[in-house]
Amino acid sequence: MNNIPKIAESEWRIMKILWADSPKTANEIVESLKAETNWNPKTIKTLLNRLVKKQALGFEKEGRTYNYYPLVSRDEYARTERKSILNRVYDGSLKPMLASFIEEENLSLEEIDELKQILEQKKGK
Amino acid sequence: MNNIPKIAESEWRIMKILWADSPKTANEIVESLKAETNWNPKTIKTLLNRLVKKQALGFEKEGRTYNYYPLVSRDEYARTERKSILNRVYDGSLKPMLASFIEEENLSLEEIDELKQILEQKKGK
DNA sequence: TTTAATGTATTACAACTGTAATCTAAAATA
DNA sequence: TATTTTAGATTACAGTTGTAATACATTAAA
Repeated sequence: MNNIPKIAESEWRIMKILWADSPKTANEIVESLKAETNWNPKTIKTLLNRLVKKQALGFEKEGRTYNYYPLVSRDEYARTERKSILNRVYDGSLKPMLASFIEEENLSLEEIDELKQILEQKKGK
Repeated sequence: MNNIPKIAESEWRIMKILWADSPKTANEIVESLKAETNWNPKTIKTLLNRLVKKQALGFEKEGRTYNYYPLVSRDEYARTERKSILNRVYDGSLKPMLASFIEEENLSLEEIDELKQILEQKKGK
């Protein structure tokens, strides 16, 4: 039952909108995306259709407009993507990957402490 | 000069072989891949050609066989991929992503300590 | 030297992607 | 009611990817 459909780069933009807040109509999605992209509304309609076909989105009709909502959870996708980079790029070796992330990106002092906490807890179990 | 070509999923398999040890001939690569995949050698030749065309690989002729080697560094790619997942999936928020990685995957006690070290050093700078 | 094998190059072909334009039917408007 | 607008459905079209098969040229073998 774990036949989670692949979601392409541009489709992610749409999923993220709906994961943040759903259901939304196509036009609402178009509105939300105006800030981030300069896609033609037709393009967005196409992507919505594809996501429905892939069963990544569902919808309910309301008059002649549709209200779209995700059929797959963001967490599930995040997990898939994490696995993907870890195996593809780092051959499954977590520590080197985390080390690179930590070294290369920005973390506040608070975040650093929180992560240390999380590591510490991990140790417990 | 940062026009680093996109490398597809299956192409990664080849790049990894050559990042690990290069140069190699097509046949050596086919050999190396036998363990991991059941690709037809023709498929591997195709991928090599594509990677050359993309300028991800270079080669030197030796008789009528080619010796392939990477033109792009593994680190550079790793960085690109890290950026990609971070932005695509986590909207650029590093800490939540790291937290998920840490919670979901396996780390030895030593690795946990090493990561704590790295975090601690990060704090310094 | 004619023939077979082998390395690389070219071609194939469908699915997926990015990016729309056109078609169709229903709803809103004149 | 006739007409324009608009939502979604269908079609478009080139580039990428997965996965080879075929063609070509050179070397090795007969």
